Amino acid sequence: MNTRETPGPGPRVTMIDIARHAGVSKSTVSLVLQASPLVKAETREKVVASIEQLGYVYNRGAANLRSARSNIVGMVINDLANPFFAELAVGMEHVFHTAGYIPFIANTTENPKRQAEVLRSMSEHDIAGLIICPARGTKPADIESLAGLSVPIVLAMRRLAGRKFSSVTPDNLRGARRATEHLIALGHKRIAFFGGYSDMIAQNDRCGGFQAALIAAGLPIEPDLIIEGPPNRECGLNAVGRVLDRAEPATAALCFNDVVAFGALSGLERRGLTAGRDFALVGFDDVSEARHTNPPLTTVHVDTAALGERAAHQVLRMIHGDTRPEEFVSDVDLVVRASCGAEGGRRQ
Amino acid sequence: MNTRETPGPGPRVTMIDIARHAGVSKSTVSLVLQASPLVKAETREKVVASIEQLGYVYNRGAANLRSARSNIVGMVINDLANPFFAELAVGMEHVFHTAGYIPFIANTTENPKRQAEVLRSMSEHDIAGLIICPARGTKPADIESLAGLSVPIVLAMRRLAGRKFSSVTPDNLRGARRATEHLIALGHKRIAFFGGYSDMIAQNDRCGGFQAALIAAGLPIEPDLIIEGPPNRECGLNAVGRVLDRAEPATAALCFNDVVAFGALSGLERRGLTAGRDFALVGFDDVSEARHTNPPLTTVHVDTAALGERAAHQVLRMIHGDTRPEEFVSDVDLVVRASCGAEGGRRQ
DNA sequence: TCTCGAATTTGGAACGTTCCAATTCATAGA
DNA sequence: TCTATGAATTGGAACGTTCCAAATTCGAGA
Repeated sequence: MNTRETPGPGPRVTMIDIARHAGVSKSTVSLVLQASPLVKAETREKVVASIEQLGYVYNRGAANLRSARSNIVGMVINDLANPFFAELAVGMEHVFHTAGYIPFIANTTENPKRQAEVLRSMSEHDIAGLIICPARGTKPADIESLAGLSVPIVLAMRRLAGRKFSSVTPDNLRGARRATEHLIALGHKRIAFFGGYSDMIAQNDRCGGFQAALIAAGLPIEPDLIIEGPPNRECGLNAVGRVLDRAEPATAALCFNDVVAFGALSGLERRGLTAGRDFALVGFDDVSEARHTNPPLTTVHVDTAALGERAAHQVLRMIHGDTRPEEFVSDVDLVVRASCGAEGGRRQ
Repeated sequence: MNTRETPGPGPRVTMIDIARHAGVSKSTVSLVLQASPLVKAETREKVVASIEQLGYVYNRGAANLRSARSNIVGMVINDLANPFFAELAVGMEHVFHTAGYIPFIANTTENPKRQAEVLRSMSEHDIAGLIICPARGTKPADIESLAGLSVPIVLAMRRLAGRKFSSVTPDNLRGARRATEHLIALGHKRIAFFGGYSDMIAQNDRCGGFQAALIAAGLPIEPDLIIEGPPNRECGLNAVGRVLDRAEPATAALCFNDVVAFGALSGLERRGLTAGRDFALVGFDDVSEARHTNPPLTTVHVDTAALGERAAHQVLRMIHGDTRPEEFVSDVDLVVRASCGAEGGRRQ
């Protein structure tokens, strides 16, 4: 009687088994699974009952073979341990989910080889669309191959020189410029930039905004105050030492992102210094932890969730046939907290 | 001459096309793709060249149809926005990656319906194994169905009553007990517990450890000092008010996890209070942000990456045929920082 | 040159679905 | 009762791979 919960790895239950069990043809079962209005309600119920009873699982591989229309979208993230990207991913997921797509996330940990494997695996699995935050060193060609397969692709956070891809990015240049202007207004003359590599476009933009502000204020650009490094805690931690142990120590720094700033916070602490009093520190991203650091971090606010949602909407638009690339740049905002030494927490 | 970079969505390139192009049979192409030692080097090269030239992508769906052996493993996470789970995921990924598996992550945001969809999608795609941090309210049966399919499953962080699944968890009970003992030793008598729901096993364990310590010290258990709620910032923020606005306010709290503690930190701040001076606060997990909060958070240290790695190794073991379930409980450690009011940062 | 075994290669039958054209079934109107 | 029409259902041919048994090629010894 109770055939359910068939245990063990017995041979896979197929549509044909269902058909036999329900006394219909495999075609009918297929129609039921596609919620076709063609089947009579009564028949549908019989079939559904059999499916339930035999514990059938749909084989999407086989289905895609005949008619490729997948409902999974890929999200390839370069650093999931960075809360910023986690927040970004959550924004994307929300949109995909309500649109009926299942997002699968893969983490590349900033490793192009791993990224290549992940992309390969995703394309082998016939994804409907892709959002990617490219790992450092990604070349347009690495992604091109997927695009050639006519998979809709949107770049998030990092654009790629060359071919026109759709992308969403915060206004890195403007954000960095504003942050730097703020530090200058507070009287700082030797301001450092921590983190990122000059071969990353995002770093170029942020560091570019930084330099633009210095130039506009008539301050010199001192190359050894620009400390390159991976965008992680470690980097910020080390950078502090570099700019403090020189003849003319820096008095402030703009960080490539909040995570670097967190590292810098540790670096200062380790030397017995306090951000905001002994050194002005500004981050970028405004991840949710930023307001809880010690001291709270002044940073460039990015509307992360909205950015993720925008990227997801772009992919959906492309999936639905509108393939024009769109480069979206979202506005940003400086949030002044204690780490830069400006008292008060007003938001400008 | 240059057939590469074939643009446009033209019909899919298949093994048969490669075979024709290279002047061999499809079987040979198949052998090449499986890196079989049977094919002559020379032939292999011809085939590889054709693959390269025509821009072929392997169709894993079709392959799985004939012989199911997938190289993707699923990781189903209940809250990716919680840095703890992000760190956990990173640990798992590392192991899978070096073992040649591609991990795909899905986020359920603690929503059982979404979890069901994700699990369904993953099983439809023929995963080789699965690690899941079950969403609140998950019933063994929800996962059972997958297990019936003989997919190796490991539960992470949250066990499930009933059937014997493999699992990895930190020693929640002991950790919570130690943390509570520490607060008691500092002289606190009215200690609250923030966050989690009593229908979550992890909460039972942590809250159980908390209560055990109270009882051992001869302190009463006051039900309205146990504030249930989702394990997020919001919850911690609100909980502070609840335990402070009563006739006999609590003077300390153990939080279900660090994220709840971060919220509690905000809650205190909002009332002009400082953790460590006006109220003792302890978290659980020791996410990497915990040392940077204001003040730094005393918390129960969990070796997150190791836990993730352990889970991944268990899945691999099961994939390789050893299906005995194993329940692994990892040791934990109290890390004393400033938020609990014990001066100094010694680690006990 | 012939023979034999080992080394390579190959055609065709699966695998579990979807799609199409065609069939069967019911119902209403004549 | 018969027919026409629309509603439901159905068989078989794909889809792109792997596996198997069988076929072919190669090289060395007789």
